[in-house]
Amino acid sequence: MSQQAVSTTKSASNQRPGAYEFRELERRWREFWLKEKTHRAAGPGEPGFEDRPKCYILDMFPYPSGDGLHIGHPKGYIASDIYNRYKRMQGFNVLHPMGFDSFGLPAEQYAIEHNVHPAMSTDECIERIRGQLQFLGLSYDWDREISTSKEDYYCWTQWIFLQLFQCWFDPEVTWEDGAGRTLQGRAVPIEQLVRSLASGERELTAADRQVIEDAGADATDSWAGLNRARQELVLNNYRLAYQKEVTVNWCPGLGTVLANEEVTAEGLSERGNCQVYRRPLKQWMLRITDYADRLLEDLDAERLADGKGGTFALDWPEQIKLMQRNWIGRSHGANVVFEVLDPQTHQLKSRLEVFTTRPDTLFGATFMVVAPQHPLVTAGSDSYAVPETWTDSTPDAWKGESPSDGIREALGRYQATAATSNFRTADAKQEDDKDKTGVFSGIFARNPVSGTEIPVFVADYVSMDYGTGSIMAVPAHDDRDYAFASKYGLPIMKVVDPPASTGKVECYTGDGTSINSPGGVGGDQNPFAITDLPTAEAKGKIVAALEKERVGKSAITYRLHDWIFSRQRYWGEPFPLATHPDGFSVETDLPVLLPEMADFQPLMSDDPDTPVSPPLGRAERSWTRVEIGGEEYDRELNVMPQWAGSCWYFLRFIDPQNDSAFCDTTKESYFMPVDLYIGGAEHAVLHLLYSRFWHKVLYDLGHVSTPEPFKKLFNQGMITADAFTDERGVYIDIRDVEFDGDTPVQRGTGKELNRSRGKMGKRYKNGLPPEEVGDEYGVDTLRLYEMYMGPLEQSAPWSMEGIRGMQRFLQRVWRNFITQDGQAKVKAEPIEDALGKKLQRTIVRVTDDIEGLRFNTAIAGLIELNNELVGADEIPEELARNFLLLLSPLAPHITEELWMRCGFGHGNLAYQAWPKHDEMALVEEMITLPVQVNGKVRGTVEVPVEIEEHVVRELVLGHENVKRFLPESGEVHRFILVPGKIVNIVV
RNA sequence: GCCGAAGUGGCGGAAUUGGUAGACGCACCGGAUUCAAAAUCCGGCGGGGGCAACUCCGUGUGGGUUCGAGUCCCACCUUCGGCACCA
Repeated sequence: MSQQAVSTTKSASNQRPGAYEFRELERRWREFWLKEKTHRAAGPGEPGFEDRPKCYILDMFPYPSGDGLHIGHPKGYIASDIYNRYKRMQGFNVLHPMGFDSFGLPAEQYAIEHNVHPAMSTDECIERIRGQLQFLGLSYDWDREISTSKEDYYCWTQWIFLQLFQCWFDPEVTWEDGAGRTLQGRAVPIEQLVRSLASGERELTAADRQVIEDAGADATDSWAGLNRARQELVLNNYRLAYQKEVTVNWCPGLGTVLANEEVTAEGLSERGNCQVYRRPLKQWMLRITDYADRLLEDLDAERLADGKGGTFALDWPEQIKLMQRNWIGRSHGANVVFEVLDPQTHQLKSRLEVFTTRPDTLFGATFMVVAPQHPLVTAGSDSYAVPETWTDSTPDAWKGESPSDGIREALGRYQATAATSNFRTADAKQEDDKDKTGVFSGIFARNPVSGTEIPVFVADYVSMDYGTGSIMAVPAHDDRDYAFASKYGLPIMKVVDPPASTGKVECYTGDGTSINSPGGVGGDQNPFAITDLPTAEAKGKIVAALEKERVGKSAITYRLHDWIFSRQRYWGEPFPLATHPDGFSVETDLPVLLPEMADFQPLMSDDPDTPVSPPLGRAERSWTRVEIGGEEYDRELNVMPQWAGSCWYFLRFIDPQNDSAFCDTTKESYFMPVDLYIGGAEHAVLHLLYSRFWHKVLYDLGHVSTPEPFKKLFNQGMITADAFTDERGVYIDIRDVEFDGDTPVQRGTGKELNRSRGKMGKRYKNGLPPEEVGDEYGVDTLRLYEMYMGPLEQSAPWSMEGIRGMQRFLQRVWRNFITQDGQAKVKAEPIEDALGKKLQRTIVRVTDDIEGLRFNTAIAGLIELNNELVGADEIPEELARNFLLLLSPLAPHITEELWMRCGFGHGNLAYQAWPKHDEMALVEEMITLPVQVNGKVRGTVEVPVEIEEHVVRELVLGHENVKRFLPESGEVHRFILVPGKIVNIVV
């Protein structure tokens, strides 16, 4: 009689056997799946392994921050769960694991804020989140659960780090990979390098000697003549994991340095929004730039080895590929050497190298600019070339803010200002071009192709981080140079003629034809002559000439920098390294356990000049000192960044218990690559780039079988939510918000509230825990609703109204299958023809939709079919079976229950249970064609698919829908039949 | 500024390679059932005109290609995402 109990009463009774008691039923199946380990996967060599086609479906694993999950989080997990269940039903051996990214900033910040030890808080958070995931009926193989902060996991993270430490990227190696591709450059053991240096087969390069000289020692000619410390200095310059003094992103608020990828454009930490400062520090680095080309090229490579003799290509959203391409930022151009002249004598004093992508505009270079940190203008550096006084002819505008200053003072002042504003604020960015500042350095350089003497400026629009930290300025063809030249009255010389179609522009930055450069019809003997050549040709010719004259060479520059890999925090993987009293680092035995420390807090402050002091420095001496080969070493006190563990976790899932290797090679080559990887787009240039890099190193060293880890990547959209604030700006819990028409008001007080749109989150008080929604509406309902809200990749706002529609759908499914007395309505009888066709169409539609992760339209198809069944006294068994199978990945609990109640057994959990539409008579013999008369659609006609044209003509012209639009005589001028598309009649 | 994606009812969104736009859901309206409500079931639901059969207009704006355009091409407007002095 009453359905009220179902939706509002918490303890559902057993009085009415026919009611859809979702709470009891969902709990029962949830427990059944866990107890029976229904979703266990077996790899090669494991009990129950069958050599069926595999499918590896992976979610980006969560970090355990203690607020638990809200209903926005599981969107991607539900999607992968549906895909997992679907693939299993199709007979695939599916690996679908879950774990926790428990080391790193997020977990540690949570612990600090709640004043607990991270080891404690992460365990508690993991418990809670695991419970939430299980509540949602997600079909993970929990036997494979991992956690990156557990010793048996991070000892292998350390092991992989040592692989990076003990190898280098040899750019000279040409090799063939598993797919028969010829690759240039490869990671090889550092030991090989040591051997060839020791045997004399390879000699120390100028760069090698430079390293030793930079350290203040004399370089000898041979490797054997160097002591251990100096040999290690040379090797450090090769290793993929190396130490270097670099300008880092120092974040005193978090007490640590951060990678470029972890700092926003505003100069705030991606995690916690703390101010970040630039500061030189000696850090561990990973040489990701060596892999820049391969990371770029493999995004679009057509043949990547799959480790099983086949190949694959990345199936990633174009958006993410693009972000990675931009982040790597490869640009082709040339390095050109300018002579720096003594301002008095005009004789050669030193050289200044610039990078340019437009060598064809060299003749238009009318001045140069170096970054404020450039050695040429850094007092005390070897190449310091700033004269003591301004020349008489120097305009005041070139002398900086106060023209009365001496030249060195003016420069120093400018450099000091530049140093404090490394990061531009959002406001400053608006102004961009207008706001160019700079100071003349007093230095002149000679343009190598024209011989002209040009002034060298210091300006902060040139950054030391990119290229050579200095540029040749071509104001006629570069917007920034143009703005600078306009401000300081520098000459502007056009050297590229735009194509005729281009309107008049003062500063043309595109391609065209070279002009005002030597050469052309008149011609002269300048070796750099390029006049009249189109841009591409001009570039080629002038670069060749530069190389011939030894004043430049073709060059490629990357935006990508090496990965700053150390953090001054506690909650991370300790480096398995120790430092010898002579300063070099060696590897230590594994594992290096994180020492238990009550006082784990990093030194956090607002002062950018705080001393850097990693918490591990406060560990007991027994930990910080280690004896190796009879000598005492200091342990490395930094820890790895939060990304280290997630760089390879997908490999550990394949073989999580292995204590003799990070992953068994047979199992690895069976399950890799990951077939479907679902997660948010926020990791585009962080985790997704870092893990590709590690994977390539492991591939080069022969530890994994595929050059790329993730075949198909899918970014699910967020679930957004409205947040409400009262007049004080305090967030009001959405459960206390009511609507007066469209106006949000506070429950109880009736006060009007402000509405804002955005992310769901604890601090906005607009997130609901999945348990709360699941308990009120049912987990199946919640799952269906989240998938129905729109395309998976799109963000969509949560609303409590829509979810009732999904609950109604499931209740209607239930009533279609079960009578009020609790009897199954299923009968062994043939399906009525029209319904049979509808079923077949639905099978095709739902299969295609799930395969393409279009769950919203799949659900729409099922609702449509289910609506056909409403009111029927009984349902044909074949229809019932297929309908439940189609619904079961999406709403697993209710379908399991109905499957049992209909007497079908545990069928929908079995392999090869998915309806096979390819074996059915899918091709409809009849096709519906729209018919146009005189350009207007007048109806549709059903005609057989394969039939002679004249028969169609007769059928169409004789059809009721068409006949009445034809003239009395029935005469037609033209009859056009587009097979399978449309009939067009002109009368 | 540069690069990319997208603009469809009151709302979320459907619409194979160009082929009857608005599937499905929400909200809303009418009816049945009920003492009443909830729930359920039946029906309606882009706009204008018509008693009706029907008809005209409709997928951000303006052009174009085509028998036929939400879909393809050109220009513009708007929104969102990414990058941002990258030489």
